[in-house]
Amino acid sequence: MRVRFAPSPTGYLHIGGARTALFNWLFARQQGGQFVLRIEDTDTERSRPELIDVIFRALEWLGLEWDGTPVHQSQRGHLYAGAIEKLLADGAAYWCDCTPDEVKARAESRGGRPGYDGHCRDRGLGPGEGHVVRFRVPDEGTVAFDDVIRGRVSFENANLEDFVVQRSNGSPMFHLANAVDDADQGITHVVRGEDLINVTPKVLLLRQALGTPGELAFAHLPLIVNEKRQKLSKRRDDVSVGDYIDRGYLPEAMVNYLATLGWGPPDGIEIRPLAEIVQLFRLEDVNAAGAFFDVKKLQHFNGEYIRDLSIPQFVSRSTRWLYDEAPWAPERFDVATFEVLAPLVQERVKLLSEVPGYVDFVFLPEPPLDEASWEKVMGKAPELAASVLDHATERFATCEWDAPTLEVALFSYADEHGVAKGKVQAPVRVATTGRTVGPPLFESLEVLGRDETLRRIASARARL
RNA sequence: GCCCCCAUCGUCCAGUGGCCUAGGACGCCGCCCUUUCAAGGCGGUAACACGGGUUCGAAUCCCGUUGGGGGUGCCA
Repeated sequence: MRVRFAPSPTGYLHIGGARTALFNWLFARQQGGQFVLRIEDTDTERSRPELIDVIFRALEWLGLEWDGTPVHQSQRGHLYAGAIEKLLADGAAYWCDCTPDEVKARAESRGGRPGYDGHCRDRGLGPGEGHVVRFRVPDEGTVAFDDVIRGRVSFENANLEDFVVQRSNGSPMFHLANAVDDADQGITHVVRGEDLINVTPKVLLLRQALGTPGELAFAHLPLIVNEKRQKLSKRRDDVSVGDYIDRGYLPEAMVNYLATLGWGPPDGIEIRPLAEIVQLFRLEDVNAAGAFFDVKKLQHFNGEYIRDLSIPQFVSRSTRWLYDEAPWAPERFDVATFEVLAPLVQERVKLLSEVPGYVDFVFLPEPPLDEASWEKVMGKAPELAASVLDHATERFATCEWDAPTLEVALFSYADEHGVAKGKVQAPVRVATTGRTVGPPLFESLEVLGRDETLRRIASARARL
């Protein structure tokens, strides 16, 4: 059994494509079959060759290894030309010189029914400037197929127009290339988005006319939709896989989440290793209804996967945000220091891109200035803040410099003055880290060091 | 307009004629834990679109209605 993922390099890999690739991959691995790639770049106008590699890298990031060498349709023109020649010779296709405008105008005068009217069917035209080749769709009969997910689906030939199989510039249309390649590559199952379900009868008709032996099974996956329940669009929706990589999503979280869109494991355990999903996955159990791409849930998955990392893994996965995209000067960063805080940061972030925000106060010469935090704590209760900072200054000056000791030292204030610990830690937190939220305070101070901590407290005290 | 597909909590998934006073997860709300924020624990909120059948019995089968989506290109 062999499946294929056939992206068109007209854009980066998006969430929908990633899901299609994943389900093909899962099905292939589950069945012990092959998962091959095919680049559908027959439209020379729109294809952007440089995007092919972007798509490959995204697939690699997701961990969806493919079998064999990817096939590029742009390099197989002779195969399609041969197929078109055969169709023409058999009378299954014919030349047409109607311009799109003429087709449209006639459709309108007929009463709004769009589509080609068969104008050139029997005109006996040959090749020529501006001539396309159209497939002659039988006037009667039906094309039907059994969809693994949807059951029997059928179309009346009468509702199909004579579609173009070869453009006027000589390049083949994707239906044609599809029919030829699926046969040539020995594809047994076509697993793709539901948005392509209506091209299936055309491909089937083509296979029939071409005399392609064997059966092709189809499975049309439910579309992934946005909050308005519309098909995800590159224009209006946030769907670039690359963007998710940049935001600090883990590929295992992305792949795991994607697997739950349109499918669910029988035991209900959603977050689990890909290897288990491969075992449990059943194409026939995939839902037929569209699924909403819920970033909140994706984030939850991501958080789970991040917390599941070992510290070395967490550190290495965060590399990019610790060096290249860090808000601090590279020379101020110190991995050993980061590693101390890492476990505390790890259980607080949902995205790796959030990591710098939890430790920047250590590597920046001054605590980041967050006005809202300052106002909330220092602005609202300046007397308490001053009193707490003075207390901290005094106790921190001489005590042992470790988290437990620092905690006792600072919270003695809480006992002495009958103030809640939360109120006591706040001014010190804002003074030293700049924000009201962050990793546990005393571990943070331990890393910051006595001198810097006292300096920052003094600086904040002076600002009150 | 025409063609095709779809229809269980706000969302994702389970449920394949009786185990359903419909289960899990995300989200949301509350409580606990707690130096902030998280994480974790406990609890709660919330759905079978509607109408007909079939059947002793329907979320599950059939038909219709409504609603939603996709397609309708010399894009894929």
